[in-house]
Amino acid sequence: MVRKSVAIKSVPRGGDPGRADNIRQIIFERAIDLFDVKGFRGTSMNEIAEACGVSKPAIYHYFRNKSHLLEMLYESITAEFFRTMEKLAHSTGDANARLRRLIRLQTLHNIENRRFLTIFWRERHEFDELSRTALAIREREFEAWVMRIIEEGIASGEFRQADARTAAFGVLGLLSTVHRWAPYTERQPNEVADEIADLLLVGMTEEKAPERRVMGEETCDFQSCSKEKES
Amino acid sequence: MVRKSVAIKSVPRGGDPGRADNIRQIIFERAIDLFDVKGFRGTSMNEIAEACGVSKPAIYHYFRNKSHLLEMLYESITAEFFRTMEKLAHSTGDANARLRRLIRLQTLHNIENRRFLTIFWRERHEFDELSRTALAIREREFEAWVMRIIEEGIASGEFRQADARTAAFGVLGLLSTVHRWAPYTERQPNEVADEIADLLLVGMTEEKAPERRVMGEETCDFQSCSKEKES
DNA sequence: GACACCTTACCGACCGGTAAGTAACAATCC
DNA sequence: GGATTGTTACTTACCGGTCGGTAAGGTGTC
Repeated sequence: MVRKSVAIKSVPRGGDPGRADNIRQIIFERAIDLFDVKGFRGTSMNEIAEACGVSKPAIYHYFRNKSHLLEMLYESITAEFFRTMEKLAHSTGDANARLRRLIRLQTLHNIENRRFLTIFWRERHEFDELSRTALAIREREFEAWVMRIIEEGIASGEFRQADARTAAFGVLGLLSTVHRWAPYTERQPNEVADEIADLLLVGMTEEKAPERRVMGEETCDFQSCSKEKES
Repeated sequence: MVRKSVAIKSVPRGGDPGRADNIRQIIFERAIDLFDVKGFRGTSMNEIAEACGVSKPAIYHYFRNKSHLLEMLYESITAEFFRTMEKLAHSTGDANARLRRLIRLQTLHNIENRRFLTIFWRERHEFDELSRTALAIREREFEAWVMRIIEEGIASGEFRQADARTAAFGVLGLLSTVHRWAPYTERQPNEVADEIADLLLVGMTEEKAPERRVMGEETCDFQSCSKEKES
């Protein structure tokens, strides 16, 4: 019951236009902080209210319901995503250049929005049906796009022979984890982006077939592994 | 109140030793299925009970509490993890060979246990303090290990010059997403493992410095991105 | 007085978990 | 071999607590 921190000054009311948006933003940020630590379900509206220094119904003045907070996060992320897509859409050049641009942009985008993305990836299943479907469609499109670039690169001889789908999944998979470990690098975002781009692009550019059978025994070892594990 | 499916036959009781373990396993699997779709917090004990065709207290006969179900998943995964580590520990050869072995094993492991891993990555924060700490320590060790292999490879000239930490994070990051997209590949686990290993290892092996500045305008473009976004 | 902004007080639903009792069978006793 | 006892494996009924959300009203500004 004891208000620990009075974060939102309730003094200047009507006079300040834009104040409402400001408070909305503050509540949203505090909610995100809590979701980050305790998860969406694990955070109660009371906790959010307490963190903001207001009563619970005050939050309902700014948000329809609890999910509304998550929707705002969703919109915030997809807006960013579209901005990134926009930049990429105007990308020209060979497959290598386009893919590098994509990897760099995504890396930077993921570092910048890492607080949101942690929650986004964890709480995806909490989105409503509509958002989830829209999300899935957009993701399939994005995957297909990346795959197409890789296929073009292979066709033009820029990239070595490889399974384009697996490569695309690999690239996007790696990129989707950047937000997790980026805080633990002392490197600047730009450097990280370059390192990642190098890692992935060089991995596809190399001409000579990779030496797979370096270790002899292994290839057999795993035949069983993919079907059933032995004790 | 209507039992939809009577999954657990309650007829043969005392006579069958090992039956209890069997039922435990069944309850666990159903719980996992529900956690997968609705999340840990989003799944109630009643729902699990209903899915098993038993009453809620029946579950408490086999599990201490709800978290116990998560603990079982945690143990199941870490047991697998240790088995993989065991195999890797005996690995010999140059950095390239050892890293390939690691990537292959992890990929196969992640494909095999993908149902568990989805939940594992999502519900990590639901583990108790002790498990979380233990997990964090083990992960830091694993990261350090991978980084060391990469550093060795760079020192010996097998790998090109690169930031070993970023590379390690990248490798492990990519591997940790395999479970997510593996179901959407028509390739066999072994093939996927090879593709991923090729992608990552070739990306580190290439001798010549990667051509970073292909796109001119971009490098400046991102300076602002890492600090603050412009409208 | 209309409105924005916020409060206290409260609601029904549902949660994880438990108390108490019971059916089924095994082992033991006579 | 029939009654007794103990154990396992559940059941119904219920508990305290918390959840998301709301009703109703107060207060300051225009």
